[in-house]
Amino acid sequence: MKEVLPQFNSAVSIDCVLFGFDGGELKILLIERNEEPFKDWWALPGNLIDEDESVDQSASRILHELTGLSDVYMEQYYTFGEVGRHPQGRVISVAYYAMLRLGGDKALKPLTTYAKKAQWINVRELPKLGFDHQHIFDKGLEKIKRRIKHLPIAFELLPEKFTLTQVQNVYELILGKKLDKRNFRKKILSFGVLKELDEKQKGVSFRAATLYKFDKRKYAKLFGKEISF
Amino acid sequence: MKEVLPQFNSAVSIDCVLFGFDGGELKILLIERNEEPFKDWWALPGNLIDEDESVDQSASRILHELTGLSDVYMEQYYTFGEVGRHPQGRVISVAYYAMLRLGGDKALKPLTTYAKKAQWINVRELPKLGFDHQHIFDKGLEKIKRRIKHLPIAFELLPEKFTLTQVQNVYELILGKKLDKRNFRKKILSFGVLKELDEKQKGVSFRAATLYKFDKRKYAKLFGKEISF
DNA sequence: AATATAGTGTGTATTAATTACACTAAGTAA
DNA sequence: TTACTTAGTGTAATTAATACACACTATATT
Repeated sequence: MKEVLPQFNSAVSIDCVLFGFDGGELKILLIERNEEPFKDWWALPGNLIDEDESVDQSASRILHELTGLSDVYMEQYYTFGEVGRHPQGRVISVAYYAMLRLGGDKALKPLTTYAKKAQWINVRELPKLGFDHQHIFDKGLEKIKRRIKHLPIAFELLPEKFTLTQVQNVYELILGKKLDKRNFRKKILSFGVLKELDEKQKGVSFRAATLYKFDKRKYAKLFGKEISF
Repeated sequence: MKEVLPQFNSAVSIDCVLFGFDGGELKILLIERNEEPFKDWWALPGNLIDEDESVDQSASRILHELTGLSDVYMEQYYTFGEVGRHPQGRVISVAYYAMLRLGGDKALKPLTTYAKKAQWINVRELPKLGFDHQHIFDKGLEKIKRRIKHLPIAFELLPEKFTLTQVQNVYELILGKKLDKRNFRKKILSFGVLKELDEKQKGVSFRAATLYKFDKRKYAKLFGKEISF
């Protein structure tokens, strides 16, 4: 019986849908490519995996290279493996999404060498994307629409301290519809993972809202028992 | 600017969690390996993809080779990419599940050459599995627990004509808990995707139950509008 | 000081969905 | 005919989801 070593039969890459919220709009990070194929096109940030790292590690590394960020909640959601999806050869891509706070203290520092630039772009005004990246994005948005109803991923988009109105904005942007303020507040508070702070919003020219923060300890206690919208 | 073709950087395989229901037990198909590594161990059926097929096509092909079946509802659910998961090299595995009827007219004809045998095994009595296949199975079971609540995948496990008690058995086995008969029937019928037949169960030594079938036409109409438990 | 502005913050009634719960009916076998 | 086994059914109680409107408060403006 001969022993057959597994032969490499594909290139494997990671593509990331990085969601960001800047206080008003839901955005994703796109790069403008500087290489063929799809030179000068916009595309999702991504790269080939290294042979000595897991796909999760690879996703973290690539995110880090693209943004300078580490320790970000990041989740695999689908693997795209159509034969013709990369015009120059067989590339299977494992897609991840991440949720990032924008405009905070630490700015994002893309270290992309293969891109002319990286830019946060409103998800409602996406340009034409290279490869099958529109499809990858669509699937990603669909995923988080579901997941946001059960998991506390929305808070990843917000600054450490936030108002309930901000949380509602995030939900409305992701779900693509308006929600009733009273019902929303009732529900989001009923999950018991928000801690009301003894502190108010500042710098607004109207009544300042109470600030809250996401309480990881309480969430850990409820883990398993899922949040549900 | 040099143009870089994507280099192959991994072997990619498919692993399948094939669920089957024989009237009493929830089972999955396992093979007993006849090759190193994990010779003589049980493992999930799977194989390397071909370079000229999509991962979905690959999954269908592999399922066909293992069971002789085609046109089976099959869905990708996760990609496993730990570095050390295959002892002989870098193999990334895309996992799929499928739901099959067992014991029907057409028996399954595994055409596995790399396995000593293939066998349906009760999910509550799984042997020790090679590779990270226990983990792949666990994740798969978790997935279908969720999906069975929203999608009509459970009917794929049943014969064309079935009783409501059989449907309930399938749900109880997958969810791992007892359900109330009256509430279950109320709910499953309220989805409106079952058609009551003018026919009764046969060959039982007690009151025969009414047979139903899954109505694909009605389901198609409701498509998009999701079923929910 | 008065006023306009803009977002904050709250409660209740209605409806729908979920849960809990127990007996009778029908068929088969002895 | 009786005993046995599973099929089949309804209602009340609870909980969750929805719909809906106005008063409060901080600031900016005049």
